[in-house]
Amino acid sequence: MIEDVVRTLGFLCMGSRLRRIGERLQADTQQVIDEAGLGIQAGQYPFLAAIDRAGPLTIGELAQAVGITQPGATRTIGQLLELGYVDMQPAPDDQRRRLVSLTDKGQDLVDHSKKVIWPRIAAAVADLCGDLDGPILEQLAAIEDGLAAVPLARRNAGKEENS
Amino acid sequence: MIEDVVRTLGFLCMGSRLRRIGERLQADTQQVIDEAGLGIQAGQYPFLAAIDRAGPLTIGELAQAVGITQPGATRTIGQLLELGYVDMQPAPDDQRRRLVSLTDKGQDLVDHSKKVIWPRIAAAVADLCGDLDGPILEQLAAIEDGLAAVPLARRNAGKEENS
DNA sequence: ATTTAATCTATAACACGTTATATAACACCC
DNA sequence: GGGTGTTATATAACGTGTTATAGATTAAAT
Repeated sequence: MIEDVVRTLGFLCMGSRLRRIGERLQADTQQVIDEAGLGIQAGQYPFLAAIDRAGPLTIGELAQAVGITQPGATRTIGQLLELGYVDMQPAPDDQRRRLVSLTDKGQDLVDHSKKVIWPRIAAAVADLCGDLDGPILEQLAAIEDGLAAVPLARRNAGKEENS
Repeated sequence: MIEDVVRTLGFLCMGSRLRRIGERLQADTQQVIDEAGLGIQAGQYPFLAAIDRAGPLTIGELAQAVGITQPGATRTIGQLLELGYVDMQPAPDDQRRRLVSLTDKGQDLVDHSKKVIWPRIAAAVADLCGDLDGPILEQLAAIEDGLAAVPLARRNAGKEENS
């Protein structure tokens, strides 16, 4: 039996570990989506949800809403365009900005997902995480906020102020 | 101000969120490594640490130890070979297996990292996460174990046993 | 002993994130 | 009003994970 070093090393490999768990979770989520016969990738959902919640958004706003960089948003929106779930047109007042909106097909997908798929996924993840001592979502929020406030490289934990 | 949908959607986007935080953490960790003048990627460390802890390991064992797939391990070991931190030779009893061991240079890097870099990173991450209510590392372990025991797709949270 | 199946590593093709940079449109200033 | 800087999106190149599959070696079976 080989030791799981990432787990053993604890805080040292926290980044690798979070990513690894996230990838696993997302792969499992994808399986739920596939079993439901939806033709969409798990990573595309947040984009649709963002537009559903806030109305048409630009590429830049979508990137911000989903928390990735602009080129990543451009690519994913390109896929959703191909799939016919969203539509894109230049903003009337500023030709640089492209407003991305849901098509009827996209809205249908969102509506259906909200009823059938999303609750199921959220319930399954809650079932997985919900009973843990600390409310994990708040802890993640605290970590994100903490990183934004003071990046890791500036945290010396009061140990060595490197002379 | 654009809403962070991944955060807003909570458990539904837990996978995306963990991955996102992990990527951020690892990028910050990389910065610490770079500032120390080490010529290595954060993601390569677990491989060196695994060999340091357990002695020479095969590609498959390394993949298992680090928690990624075998092709990923093959690639990373290829990089570490190029960098001269590890050595690889066929196992004497089984020509299919390749035993990966630390070179002197690799051992030096590990020894130095153990003294200087790893404690600093671990302390910084602990500073970031340590004060949270629940011990986050144990919660992550519980999530990993939970996923391994019952995959997400089989967790219906007792709601609908799909007739 | 030769064929067949299983195991281990390597390679190819892809997914999806990143950084760096090019291009187009707007905003400002002289 | 034409140059200059800024902003928004697109594209290129790369990093690192994945799945699928090929190749080589070992183990098993007839």
